[in-house]
Amino acid sequence: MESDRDFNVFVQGCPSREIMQRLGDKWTPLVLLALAGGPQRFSALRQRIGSVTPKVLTSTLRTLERDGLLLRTVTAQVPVRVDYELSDLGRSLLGPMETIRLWSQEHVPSVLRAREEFDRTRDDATL
Amino acid sequence: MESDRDFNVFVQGCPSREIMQRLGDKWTPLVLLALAGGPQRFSALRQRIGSVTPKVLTSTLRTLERDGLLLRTVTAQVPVRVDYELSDLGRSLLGPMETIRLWSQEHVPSVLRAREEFDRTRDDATL
DNA sequence: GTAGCCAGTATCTAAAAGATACCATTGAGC
DNA sequence: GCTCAATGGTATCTTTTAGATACTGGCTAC
Repeated sequence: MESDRDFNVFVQGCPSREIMQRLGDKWTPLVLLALAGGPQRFSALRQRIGSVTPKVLTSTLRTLERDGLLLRTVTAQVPVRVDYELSDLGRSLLGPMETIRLWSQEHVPSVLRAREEFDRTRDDATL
Repeated sequence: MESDRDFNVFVQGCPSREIMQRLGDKWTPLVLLALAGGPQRFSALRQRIGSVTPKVLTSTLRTLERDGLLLRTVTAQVPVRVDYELSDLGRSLLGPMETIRLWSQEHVPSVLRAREEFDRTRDDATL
């Protein structure tokens, strides 16, 4: 049990803090979820995720690869083929990520309602 | 059940996508977790989270308030007292956030090992 | 030949985060 | 009565990150 006792996201400089902030990166959840169904090639990922630029997708993938969450396999063919797939470590995040995804999809109406309310009362306050 | 069928984080322009990306904001998980134990004042939050600048903390809190995840209460006293606390909606995220937090704390060694391995094989490739 | 696919990289600009200083109010200490 | 600190921030400036866009080279299908 090397866990709560050793690492704490509220301790500055603790690696777990940086790791959590990376999981909460703008594109990380989408990339992990996009790979849930199995290996994907770069351009397929790009298309599936949509609106992500190649530069940012590349750097997101590199970071996740470096952290051991996914594997990059290059097949020498014409043209070269590169596949990305989740590692065991990456797969262990699928559950939590799916939960976050479902929460986001289920609570859209609540959030939108809250925003309208907030903006409405703020407009009133513009006196 | 207004959920999977209506909203999808992989659809561009879908509000759920933006909401998920916001949950995966750099400071959002820490703020929500810091409020798990009950209301906190601005400066207490700032101290608990650490290394967050007041500007960024303010904007994070404002966004979460606007989205209905937390409540901001101003008490007119000297000096003015401002309390932040989770709303019901915000509390419904505590479970998932705690899961992500535990994952981050538990997998520090695996991630660090993966990084060393990656950097080592990359140094070798610098030929 | 030329148009396009593949997996990116290079360059430039815009947006976000971070560092730092500062504000008004007040009460406490000297 | 004057300095000091605490409150919850805002203003300004710099650095970092993300985004838009164009381009590469090797090939194949037209």
